[in-house]
Amino acid sequence: MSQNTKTKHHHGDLKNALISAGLDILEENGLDGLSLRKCAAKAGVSHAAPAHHFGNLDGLKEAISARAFGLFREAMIQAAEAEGSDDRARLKGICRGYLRFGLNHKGLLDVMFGLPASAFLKASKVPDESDSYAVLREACAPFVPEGSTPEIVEVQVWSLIHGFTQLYTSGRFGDLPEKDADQGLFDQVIALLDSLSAAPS
Amino acid sequence: MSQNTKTKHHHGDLKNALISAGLDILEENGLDGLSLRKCAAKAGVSHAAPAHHFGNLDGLKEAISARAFGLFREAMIQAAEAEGSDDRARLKGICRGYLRFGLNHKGLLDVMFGLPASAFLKASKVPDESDSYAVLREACAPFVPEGSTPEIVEVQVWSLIHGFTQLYTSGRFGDLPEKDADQGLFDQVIALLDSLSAAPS
DNA sequence: ATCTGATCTTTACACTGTCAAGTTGGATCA
DNA sequence: TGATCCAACTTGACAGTGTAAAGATCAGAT
Repeated sequence: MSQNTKTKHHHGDLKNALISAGLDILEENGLDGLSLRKCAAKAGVSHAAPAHHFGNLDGLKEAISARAFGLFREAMIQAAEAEGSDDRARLKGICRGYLRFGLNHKGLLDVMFGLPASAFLKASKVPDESDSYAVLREACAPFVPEGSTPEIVEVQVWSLIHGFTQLYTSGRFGDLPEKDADQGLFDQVIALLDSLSAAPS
Repeated sequence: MSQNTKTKHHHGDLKNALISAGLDILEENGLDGLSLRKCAAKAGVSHAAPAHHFGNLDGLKEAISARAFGLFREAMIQAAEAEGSDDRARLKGICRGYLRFGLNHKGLLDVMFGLPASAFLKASKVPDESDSYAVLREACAPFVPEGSTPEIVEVQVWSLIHGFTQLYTSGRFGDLPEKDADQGLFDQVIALLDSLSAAPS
């Protein structure tokens, strides 16, 4: 029994185990299903164990979100690369990845965008790991008008795709007529970005 | 004592009193501060009284939201009318009212857009009272391309302003440089709607 | 071999939503 | 008028939650 499966203390990697448990719960039961005690139970520790690593529930959510932002970032990059090398197609690919992540991982998106501002910034900007905003910034770069700050285009694109994703994944568009469904509606809505003018390279 | 202030039963208009209490709590302490028991206490009744009128917490949230959607609708209409009669200015006015409502009443917006899909539809579509979507639809009507369904433009506009409002009111844009602040950033972002082409009247 | 401190458990408490059963009092009906 | 009914509300209870305090355990350093 060099490695008893039920040693009472010193789990070994409880911090990551709790984060993984939280991700599982979010995927299965959404944000409402997440609790410190359920994460602890899933990881096989006492209900108060998470507090030692994360302080409180907000701390756990921030840690979970840091991992989730990594997945989010990868989903956007992957969707963009599937679009080839055209700048506009790439930007739309980012948006498609954004929406797809929301559809497939609504619980994760909810916890990420439910964070307080400071926790959001920390969780979303782990360099070379979870920095999701950098993905957006790079995709928007070819569309920054001369003499303008890049933030404007970035906020335009972010607002459009974030709003669409939130509304769509929450069922706010009701039961759409089939002709508009899914990719169709997305393509038609995201076409608003066709008005962005490509900056001179 | 024709009207004792502390009659034990038969409050009179408890339903509306609880909704008002809920609105107050949301304005003061946000969505996290809202609870059945606090609403009951604020209305001066026992903790289980709200269940009789609303069934459960979701029911109370739906009822609160129905009232909030009325305020939301009025805020958008008022902001639009301040813009005069130009179609595009009116549409942007709607959006400005949307944002302003989010800034001034974040708790309300949170409870409204936190509702499950079916409750959202019921709360947001009380005819001649809380039908907020009708306001958007009418403002978008002049920009529906010939041969297209109105839903596309509506979803474009809704997504853009909803995303911007959510991100802005949650502090997702960080501490913005002053030059982009407030109305400035809003105007620059909403300028994306300048690409919508006015339909032939 | 002892000490120390990080890790985890146990216990406790306030707060939450929700259910079940009891109480009240206005309205209806004989 | 007096009995009855029932909606409105209270009381009590229970499970679940976050979180704080204090105790137990174990790995590693001294």
